[in-house]
Amino acid sequence: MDYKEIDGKWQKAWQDARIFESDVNGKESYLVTVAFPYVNAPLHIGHVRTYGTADVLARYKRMRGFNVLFPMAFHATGTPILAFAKRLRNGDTELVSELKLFHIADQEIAQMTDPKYIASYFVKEIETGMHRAGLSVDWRRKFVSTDPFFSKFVEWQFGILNRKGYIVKGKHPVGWCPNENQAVGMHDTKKDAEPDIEKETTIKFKVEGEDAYFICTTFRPETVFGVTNLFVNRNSDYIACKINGEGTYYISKQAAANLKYQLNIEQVGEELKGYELLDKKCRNPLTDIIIPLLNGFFVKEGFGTGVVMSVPAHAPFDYMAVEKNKAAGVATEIKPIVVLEIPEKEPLTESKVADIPAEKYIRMFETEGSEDETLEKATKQQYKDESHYGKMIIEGYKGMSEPEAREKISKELVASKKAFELYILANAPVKCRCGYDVVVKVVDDQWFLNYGNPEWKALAKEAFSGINVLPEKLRKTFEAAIDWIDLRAVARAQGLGTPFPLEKEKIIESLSDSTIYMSFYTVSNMLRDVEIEKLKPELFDYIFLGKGDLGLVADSTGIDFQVVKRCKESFDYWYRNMSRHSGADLIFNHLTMYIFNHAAIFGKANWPKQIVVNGNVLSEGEKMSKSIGNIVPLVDGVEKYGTDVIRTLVIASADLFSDSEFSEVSARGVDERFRYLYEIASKIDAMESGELRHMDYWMYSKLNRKIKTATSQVERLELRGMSTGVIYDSVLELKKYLSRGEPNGIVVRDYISNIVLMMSPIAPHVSEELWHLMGNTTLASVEKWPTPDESMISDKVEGEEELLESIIADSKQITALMTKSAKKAKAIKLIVADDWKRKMLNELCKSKNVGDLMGKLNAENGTAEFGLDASGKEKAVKYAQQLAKKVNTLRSVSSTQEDEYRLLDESKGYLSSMLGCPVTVEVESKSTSQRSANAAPLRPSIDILS
RNA sequence: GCAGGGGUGGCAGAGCUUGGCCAAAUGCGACGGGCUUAGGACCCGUUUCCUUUGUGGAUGCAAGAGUUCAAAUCUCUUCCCCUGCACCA
Repeated sequence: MDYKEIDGKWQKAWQDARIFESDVNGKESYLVTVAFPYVNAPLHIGHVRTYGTADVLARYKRMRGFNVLFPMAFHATGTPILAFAKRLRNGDTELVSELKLFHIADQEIAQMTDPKYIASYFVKEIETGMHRAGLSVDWRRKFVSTDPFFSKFVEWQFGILNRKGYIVKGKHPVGWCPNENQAVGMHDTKKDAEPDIEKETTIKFKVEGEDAYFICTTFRPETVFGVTNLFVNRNSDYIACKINGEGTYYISKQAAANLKYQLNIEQVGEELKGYELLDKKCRNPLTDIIIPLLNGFFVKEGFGTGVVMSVPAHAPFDYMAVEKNKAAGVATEIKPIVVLEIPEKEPLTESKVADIPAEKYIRMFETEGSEDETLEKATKQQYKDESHYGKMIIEGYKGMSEPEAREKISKELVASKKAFELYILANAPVKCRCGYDVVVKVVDDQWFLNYGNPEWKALAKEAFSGINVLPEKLRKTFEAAIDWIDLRAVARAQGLGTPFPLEKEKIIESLSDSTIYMSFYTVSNMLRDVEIEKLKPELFDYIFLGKGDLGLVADSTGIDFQVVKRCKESFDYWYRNMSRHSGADLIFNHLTMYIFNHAAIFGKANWPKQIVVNGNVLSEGEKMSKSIGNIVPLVDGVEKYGTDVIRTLVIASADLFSDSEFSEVSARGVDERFRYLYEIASKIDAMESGELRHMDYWMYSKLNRKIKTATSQVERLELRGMSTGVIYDSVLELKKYLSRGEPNGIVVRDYISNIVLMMSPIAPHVSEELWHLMGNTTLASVEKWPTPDESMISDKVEGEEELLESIIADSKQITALMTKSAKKAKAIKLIVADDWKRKMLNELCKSKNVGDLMGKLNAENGTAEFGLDASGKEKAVKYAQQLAKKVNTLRSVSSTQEDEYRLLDESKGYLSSMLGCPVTVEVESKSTSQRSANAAPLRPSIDILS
């Protein structure tokens, strides 16, 4: 079996037969869509997870008789391919080596300085990859999100959103590169660091004897009560400035440069060195205490305002800096002021300096490297503990938790104009790819989609209530996402895409332009050739919303009447029974926006029905990443291992939402099982067929049970469980069956045929090959999914097999014990329990009443009921006592002594061969063995003769 | 911090919704045996501890407590891990 050959063979067969090209017909429709790929890289095996999972559902539904449409398009809007082209223009070697990993030729790379070329190259590349992955896509409908005819559709969508009042304008902070003068997101920074923008309180400290203030940005405004001094960096440059035209404030020069993107800053007077500020005194705005300025060795001029309020009791850096000043004889009178305590810890007293919380934390981490590292760790731990357990001890806030106090004090300070709010880059410094430090800019003319609009939110919730989520446990996550999503910036200054209708110089942000594109698949093949200017809003109103009149719309747009009619029919037909697929990373953005936008635009009949979210793929136990270099390009994977081996591992080796794992070893495991099935399938013709015997019934029982469970599993896309049953367990069952004597050809054929059909959605190429190997001429991909024959599912037959297994296991344990004492088993006698035991067991199992039973047995002739004469009383009581011990766990038995005897007698040969010595069977009442009394129903006594 | 998801045997990973056939599927690894010139592949067996006629017992599913005749499974508490927190695809 050569994977490469069969992959190509069947992919061509499917294509020639056009079985994946779907149009409106009389059958029930089913539409499967996946988050379309972004065209800046070729596919790797990780992509097979999402696309393959969707493909499995598409293939399964097809086999269930649905008219299935699985379309695909490409995403090219936004900034990444622009950035890509730019990086290549700048000769970025890192990017070039990534591309080489995917075997992209040098002359191709050379042309990729043009964004258009990048898009067209990867569109082709990805489509080829998807073919090779065996995806059952209708390629006639493909489009690219930058196609003009798709832009028309997006414009129409935004017209509706605007009319509904869901688009608003406002202020917004963004990461900003002062050098390139543009917003920077994660993809624009070195090390892909997301600029972490936080809104923090900035507190004003009035300077004594001057009409001026120092301002300090702090994460912990509640500690303002513990401020003993301020810090500046004695070597940094400072300026006095007006902010937004008012007051006089001292901040560092660097801070002024950073903050000018969110405040209007105007320098007044000369520059000052930090040390020139050290003789100034300030007033704590809440306690009115006069505090000095000190040099802070750790103060970074570019962070916040370049001035830091010092809380030595609660900040290790502050504590250390105060100590250093004291050691130099400066401000020796400063005493840390504790503002919050962690209960259950020893109360702090002024006399014991070691009890200053910050000092304690420093001691805790003293041995961990450099001073900075110690302080870093101590700070982190102290903030964490105090925020978690800390209770305020300051009058007016006593007993409040830290977060509560922080919130309250910040609000009060801001309300009384003793502080204002400022955005800061919490994870500074973040470097733009150009090398400059990123700053926060507040843009005041930003357009937003207002997902916080209560009316829209309510609509989205209503839509969500009708959506089936797989896996079910993600429901709560979606509910949280719908509640959480608020304003979302929707227009960008640059990038590819559709111009924003309310401000044409801007571009619609690229996640916002692809929230309802799945509906476009229903008409994309018919609208592609229509002239762009004919694609007017009324056309889309008619097709997607049923507004207007067919004839009028055809007239006003100039589009052929039949085309408009077919578009509307197509949308109505396809856009009702559908499943949407993506990876987990899209829950909080794309999928949530998908719900909102459908709720806003479409009628209820066309709202989403199902959302499926899958996990990622690990390669050899690790996340695939460029830096580890463990990315397996899709083409390499299918060449080396075969498409279906990759598919099976990536799609079906883990639960839907867990990460699946690709590795050499597991690839071998799948390969072996495929080959085993192939081997057996190829021998079927040589097998004789005959009447059904015990093992044949067992096989049918297993098979039909498997069909039943696999069907319900694939409905919920529990593909791991499904593939374990269909691919792994079936091999074990076949081996067991074949080891038990001559196989029955008809049984093996039935068994494998059904297995092959059930494997088909996951491993379509191998299934197709096996299907034809067994003499079929149809395509397995469009065969009917098996239905279980309930009458063939037999607990009795399977139970009998389990009985044999347990006899073998028990006997082995016993013979093993005997071996220790140098005894050897010569023969094994199995003694089958009498029917009176079954009767007693079943009765007790039902009544659970030991007392009753004992009473009965002790009565005159009480044993007669169980078919025993008076002499049997003793053993009856003994057995009843045994049962009594575990009366609550008893299970009734349905087989009779005769059934059990027959089974064991028929299986003597098998048991003998498994146990390595002759096995005989007898019934309890006729047995002379001392152990005969131990016999219990479904638990024959095992007498090993040595 | 907030929100969501988790913690199972050497490892990976089922089981948990609906408590009892659960010392816990399956795979990998390890060990023993077979096959082989040898290795690989393949086949058989073992893989918590105790138990020398025995089909049993003990411990056990993050930790602790509870409910129950019965808990990996239900409840509570604690600890730990992962993911997301946006304007970015």
